Amino acid sequence: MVKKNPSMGRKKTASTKIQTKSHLQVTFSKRRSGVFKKASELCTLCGVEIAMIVFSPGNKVFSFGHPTVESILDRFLSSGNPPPEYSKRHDQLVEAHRNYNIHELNLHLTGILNQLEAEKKHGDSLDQMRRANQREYWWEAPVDELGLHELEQMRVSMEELKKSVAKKQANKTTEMNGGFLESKPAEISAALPFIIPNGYNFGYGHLLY
Amino acid sequence: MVKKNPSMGRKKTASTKIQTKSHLQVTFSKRRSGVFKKASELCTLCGVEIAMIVFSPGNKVFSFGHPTVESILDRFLSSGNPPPEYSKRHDQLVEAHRNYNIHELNLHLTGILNQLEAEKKHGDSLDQMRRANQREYWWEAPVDELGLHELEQMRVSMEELKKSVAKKQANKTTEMNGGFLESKPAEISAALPFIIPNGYNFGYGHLLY
DNA sequence: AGCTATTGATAATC
DNA sequence: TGATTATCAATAGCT
Repeated sequence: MVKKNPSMGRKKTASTKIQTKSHLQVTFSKRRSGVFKKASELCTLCGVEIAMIVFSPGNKVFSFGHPTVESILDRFLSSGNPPPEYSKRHDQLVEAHRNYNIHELNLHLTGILNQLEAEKKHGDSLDQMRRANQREYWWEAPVDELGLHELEQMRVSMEELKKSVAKKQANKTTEMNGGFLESKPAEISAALPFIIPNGYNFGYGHLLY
Repeated sequence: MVKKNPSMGRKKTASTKIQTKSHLQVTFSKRRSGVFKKASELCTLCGVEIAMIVFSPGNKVFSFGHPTVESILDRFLSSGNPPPEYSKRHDQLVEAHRNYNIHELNLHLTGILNQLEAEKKHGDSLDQMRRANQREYWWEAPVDELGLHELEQMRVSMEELKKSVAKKQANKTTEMNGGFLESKPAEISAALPFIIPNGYNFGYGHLLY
């Protein structure tokens, strides 16, 4: 750039109020737009919300707000509140105190959500077992996983089962032969009513709510 | 000024939001103080009143005001500059906004408590059934209520069961006699491992936080 | 308003 | 977080 006039250019910033009125108007106009530009840059660059209100020397109002002056003021007035000039620490303390209730609520909520998770897992596990029970009949369960007591009861139950089948057979006076283990399914079906075994197929889904 | 490092210094200003979080923090801090400084200069240089409110990326609030943020806001809100309805209903809006978060939190909490109740009931029902299932073994189920298909499967399973037990017995080469139905529980227990059925004893409490 | 010399602000770096 | 510095940006004083 060619030097055209050595007297041109910026001079050191004055630290006191400009007295010349016209000069003041010009400076205010320039600097005001400069500050607004800076604020705008800060908004877009950092993605923050800013509100700015300026009363001109002629008592006119200039405002800048992103996204909106009103939204910022609402947020400002409702969340922590007028942090005036004095102590920002004090204001932060006040803000923290104000938000304490919400914090406690959130803690409560977190705890309850944990409980909910636990209950859901509990329910899911039980559901899974229910499904497993529905899928395989009990007699398909691996024998290896039965304990002593279970096996003993199984033995007793089988004998009772045999008796029960024999009794049914006698009552119906069918052509079925005596031994259950040797009988044919079709013949058994004639003697025993077809009832889906309960104890594993509970309808419980509708018990809730 | 002595040139120490040509790589240092300012680069052209980006026009988009800074993505690097730490970088953003630094930039925000610097530029915020810069804007505040500009505003302050405008105040002293032109003798005007300015209020500025900034919400940081971390949602902290920074404010600047001369003579005071509150005075500027009062002046702004009461001078009819903002939408008239706004200043009239401002207090209500602020109050509503202040309570909105808590209200939503409470709604959320209520919903979650309902879910929790439901899950608890669900779990309780399943627990009850589990207890019922544990109390009575499947072989205590009434034979009369078994259907054809179930009975056929039962027959097959029993034969397999018999084989299984016999195999165990042979492997162990114990003194047990051959027939399962005639064997003693104590002898069976020697042949079959006692495995506590899992599926009910989950530890889920500590998985959550 | 436009221009330009200057000062001021600040991005990158340590 | 604070200091340093090379650059870039804002702007005072003119026109």
